[in-house]
Amino acid sequence: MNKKPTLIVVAGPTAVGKTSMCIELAKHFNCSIISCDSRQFYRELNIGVAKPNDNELNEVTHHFVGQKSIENLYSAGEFESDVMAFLKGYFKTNDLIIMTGGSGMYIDAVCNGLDEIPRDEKIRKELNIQYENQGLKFIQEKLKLLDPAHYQNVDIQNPQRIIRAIEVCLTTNKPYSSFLNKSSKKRPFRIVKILLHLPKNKLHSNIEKRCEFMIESGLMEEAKSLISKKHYNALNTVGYKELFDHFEGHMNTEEAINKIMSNTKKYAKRQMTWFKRDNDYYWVNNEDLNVAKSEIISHIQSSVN
RNA sequence: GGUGCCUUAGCUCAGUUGGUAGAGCAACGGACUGAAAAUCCGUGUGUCCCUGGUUCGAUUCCUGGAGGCACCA
Repeated sequence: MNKKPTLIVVAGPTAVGKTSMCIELAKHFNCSIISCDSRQFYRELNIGVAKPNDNELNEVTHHFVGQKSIENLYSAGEFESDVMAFLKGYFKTNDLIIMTGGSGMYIDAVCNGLDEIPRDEKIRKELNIQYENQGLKFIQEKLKLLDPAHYQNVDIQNPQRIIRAIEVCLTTNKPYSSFLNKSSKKRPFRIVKILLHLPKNKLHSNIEKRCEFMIESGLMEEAKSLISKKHYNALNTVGYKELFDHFEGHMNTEEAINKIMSNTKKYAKRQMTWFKRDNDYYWVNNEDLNVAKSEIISHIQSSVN
């Protein structure tokens, strides 16, 4: 155990084959897996978030899967500190671990760190109500007063960004922009980043097949059992929100399933947009699992030595 | 067989009192500092069904045809 500890990041869009690839890799390196998936954290969500099944969970130890409830708001910042605390212990006895998932912001939170900026759910809730009642213009003006510098830079049409910034200004009495310093935190371990990818038509056909499989596996029932909790943010999720609309009579079953497929494709697109701009990723085509696996293993070995 | 209506973007449809056209959805591209499977931004890709006529000019008006829908036989 005298090698420099290493975090292997295996990123990629939904349905690219991360779960089975990482189980192969974890067995090869005899290590465990951290899930970096903003929806697999929740114990109530299973089928619709393609959580690893019981067999897979038994084969390799997974961390950060199903450890939270949808009733509690979780965040990238909390994930960062949870993972850092976990790794501190883990690297005492191991020198390698795999982190996999499709949530780009959460991956970056672990790899680069976020600036320390507080959060206040209560104020955020109030701001959301103000936005509902008084509109975008109102919160834009509010931000302009509280943090003119950020007002210039922020995506001014995006209510979530505006509300978050105002939330910070009000809780700290300091402009949101004063917390941002843009520099990455130094991590006490090496990071090797791999991006699994597939040609678009292959990825899309995987997505379609997986949606069908989810329905066959009982996604309808799972969603039905959660409908009373649909207001929780964790259920503003592809695969659930469309079924809630369906249960409320806004579309038939077939329309809902088609909607899930097309929203999943859009999601995959957004994920790729995130990953593409990070030049640290080593791209691996996952059309053949064994070929991709040996390519990844040799890349890891050459990076670690 | 008769009458009426329709045919415009991948789909559903606007529109042009005659100067080659635009919405929604889809598609494509992008942003992203504690909601991130979220949220937001940008881009129109077109034999305006075909044919002939009128006109400087027709997707628009007129003739003839094709296809669709409705009603009457």
